[in-house]
Amino acid sequence: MELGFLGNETQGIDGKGRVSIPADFRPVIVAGDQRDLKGERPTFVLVYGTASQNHIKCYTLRDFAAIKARIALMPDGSPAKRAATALYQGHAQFMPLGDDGRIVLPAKLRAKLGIEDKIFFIADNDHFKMWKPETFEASEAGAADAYLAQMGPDFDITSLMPPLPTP
Amino acid sequence: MELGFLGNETQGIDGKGRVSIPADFRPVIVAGDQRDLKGERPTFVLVYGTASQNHIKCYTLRDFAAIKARIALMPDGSPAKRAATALYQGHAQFMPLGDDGRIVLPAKLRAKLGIEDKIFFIADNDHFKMWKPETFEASEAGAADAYLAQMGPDFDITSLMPPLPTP
DNA sequence: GAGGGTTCCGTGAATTCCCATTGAAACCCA
DNA sequence: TGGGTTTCAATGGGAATTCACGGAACCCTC
Repeated sequence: MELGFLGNETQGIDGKGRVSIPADFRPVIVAGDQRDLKGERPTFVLVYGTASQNHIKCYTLRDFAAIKARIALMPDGSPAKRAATALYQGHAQFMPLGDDGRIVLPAKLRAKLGIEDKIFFIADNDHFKMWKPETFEASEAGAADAYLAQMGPDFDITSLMPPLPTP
Repeated sequence: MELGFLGNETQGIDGKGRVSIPADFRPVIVAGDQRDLKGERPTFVLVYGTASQNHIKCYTLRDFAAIKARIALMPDGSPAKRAATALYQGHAQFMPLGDDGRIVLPAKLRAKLGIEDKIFFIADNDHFKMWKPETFEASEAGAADAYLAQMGPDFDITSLMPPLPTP
């Protein structure tokens, strides 16, 4: 059973753009790189997207391959396929994970997110995201909280989760 | 036949944040981790949620996987799915159970619940919850009791339970 | 040889691991 | 039923490891 990404963490960034990947995420990244790593470092994929994207999505190699395969199934020439390709292939890059658990976040990407010395990691579905902490607070943290607040204190979100089909 | 979580318990927390998981809950946690544990410790999941959540929900790996599968069935992009994902993936973490039946509750989570040296465990449906004892007393303990008191001493709640469909 | 990027090594703090102690509950046997 | 024994749960302390982070050395390019 694969455990996947779970949780969130804020990490520091030094002057060279070095960031420690949250320790809990590292084994998932390593397990998701199924090449024989002969001296090579385990690698994952940063999807930073086009200008309007205000965060970076990070996929293991395995899950990124699945995304590519799904894009391939989209109707050729459709605007959606073009956009998906632009996002996930044209505006993405490989990222090796250093022995000490750090990556170097290129200056271009730091500038894109407006990051100075802190970066926020949060698990999401089959990947995790990197945010400028303030951006996350403003756009995401508030949204979930507002939704829950609106539903009242006794609301249980599991009541909205469909039951699993009985096998 | 699985026995599941049952009962409640108050435990102490020491200076390092270590807490003994109620002995009755441990076998359920172990049984719910269906990986081959080669030296790994049995693990479960803490769902601590966003700021407004005042307790922590604890799922076995198996039941957590079921939750994830149910979230996956929710309509993509809906506010409910976003909230569910934020709660159950973005604000959760894996927790290994030590050989001596203890976990380390991170300082962040102790602070979130306002816990100092005691923590209250109580079984609930497919999981169990951890509360600051005073918070539980104030917000939960009274509610069930008030309902039952209001229904009178001769009320039998099983009368409100639908019969099982005949298979 | 200047600059940027990369690799290597060092350090303090926090976390994890391991062993020990206490106390209560369960068990056993007369 | 009583008393003694064994087991298990809860908790504590210190050693060893990991983590986050910083700086120096190295290398490649221009």
